[in-house]
Amino acid sequence: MEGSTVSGSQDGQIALPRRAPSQQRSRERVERMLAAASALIAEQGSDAMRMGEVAERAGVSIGSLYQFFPDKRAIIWALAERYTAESQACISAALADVIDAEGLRRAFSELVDIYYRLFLASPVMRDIWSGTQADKALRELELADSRANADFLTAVLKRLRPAADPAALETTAFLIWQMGEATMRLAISVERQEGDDLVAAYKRMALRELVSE
Amino acid sequence: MEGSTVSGSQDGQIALPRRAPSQQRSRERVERMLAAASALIAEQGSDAMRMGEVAERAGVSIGSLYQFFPDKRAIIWALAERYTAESQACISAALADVIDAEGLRRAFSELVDIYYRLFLASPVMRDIWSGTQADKALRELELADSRANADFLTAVLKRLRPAADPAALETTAFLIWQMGEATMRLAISVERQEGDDLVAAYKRMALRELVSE
DNA sequence: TTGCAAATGTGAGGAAAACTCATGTTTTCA
DNA sequence: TGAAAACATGAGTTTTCCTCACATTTGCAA
Repeated sequence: MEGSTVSGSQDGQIALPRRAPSQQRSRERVERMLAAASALIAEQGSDAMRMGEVAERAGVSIGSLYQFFPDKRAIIWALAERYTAESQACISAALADVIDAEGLRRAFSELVDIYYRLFLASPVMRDIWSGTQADKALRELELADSRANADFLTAVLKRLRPAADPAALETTAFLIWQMGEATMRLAISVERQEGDDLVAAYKRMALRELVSE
Repeated sequence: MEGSTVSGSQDGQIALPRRAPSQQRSRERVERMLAAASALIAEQGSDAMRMGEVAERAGVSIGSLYQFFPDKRAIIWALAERYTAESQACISAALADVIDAEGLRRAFSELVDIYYRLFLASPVMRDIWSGTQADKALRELELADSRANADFLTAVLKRLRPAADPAALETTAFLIWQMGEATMRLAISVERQEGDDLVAAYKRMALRELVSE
């Protein structure tokens, strides 16, 4: 997924693909563009991020920016894709070797904490996933990511409850995961104390659903 | 709340307030503007809604539009405000006379169904609440609305469980309500069947939290 | 090495849409 | 009835995204 700077779709239209950097030089420049975008998003949010500013800060021309990214959304999408790849690896690892209810309880609890800290600490991630709903490509990326993550959870549940209806387990896992993401978004947009309480309440609610039933 | 076309804030800045219509003529024109905006959002989504198109369809000039709405977001905000006012009345009524667990179960279940149908049926509402996260003023309106709605739920819970910690009940009610909204947004963005399943799963999960504990 | 094609780089300028403002018209009301 | 306040107008300004014609650099085969 490293070289895939071809962007996603927008408004249901597939954006024109752009050249992927093939030379060392251009690969480094693309990195600089992404770093610049990331910094600007952290400072002012992706909405206020200006393409001209990204180019200037990356030390490239506006034309070069558009050489590798078909539009503004594609830059944000590329950053989002990196985050999802990272977090999926982390989640997969955390849930892979869960074999009993107690293990699930511990792994899930830790996972929620890690995610929450990640959200609190990374303004870029916060910003990107806030805007998720408004952008079709991002929404789809997030949905795909969420499904993938939920699948790890589904696998655990199927292991723990072989008798249960698999489709129901899938629905449950997906819903719990989505609710987790919603809770995170909510938690970071309110006072810190209330956010903590909400995350704790979510954890309790989710665990009740996951380990008993 | 009828004459408050003064808009909310954006990006943390308070938008310049505009004149509220005081004459019959202008009140009718503002209605036409809102109706035109609503129709355009239903057709193409709020992102694709053009101010010029709103003005044209309302039969007014672009200048008149900006006479009463400081910016594009203010129009969307005004529509959102109407929806929240309507739905709050409905929710309040549904939960007002719940006196036992069984009553809560029935009222809540019905409420979720009504909300889901509303989301499915109203493209404008769908669109507006989808974009919620990206717009600060809308997010705040939604948060305030959600808190108000959760308060009705809190009141019921306090009645049913006088011994429980009030703060915990508030957190639970707020979280359940927010999760409900998140579930709705999710449900309408996937296949109909899966959406139904997700809403059903949410209902079950929420009720378990609400009536037992 | 040379030379050419592909890849990369550039920034002035086109395009689209939000929003302003100087000016004109209608309503209100003392 | 007349003046002030409210309302209406739309050409024009601004802002931002993005394109494109042309220049430069790199990879590589002869």
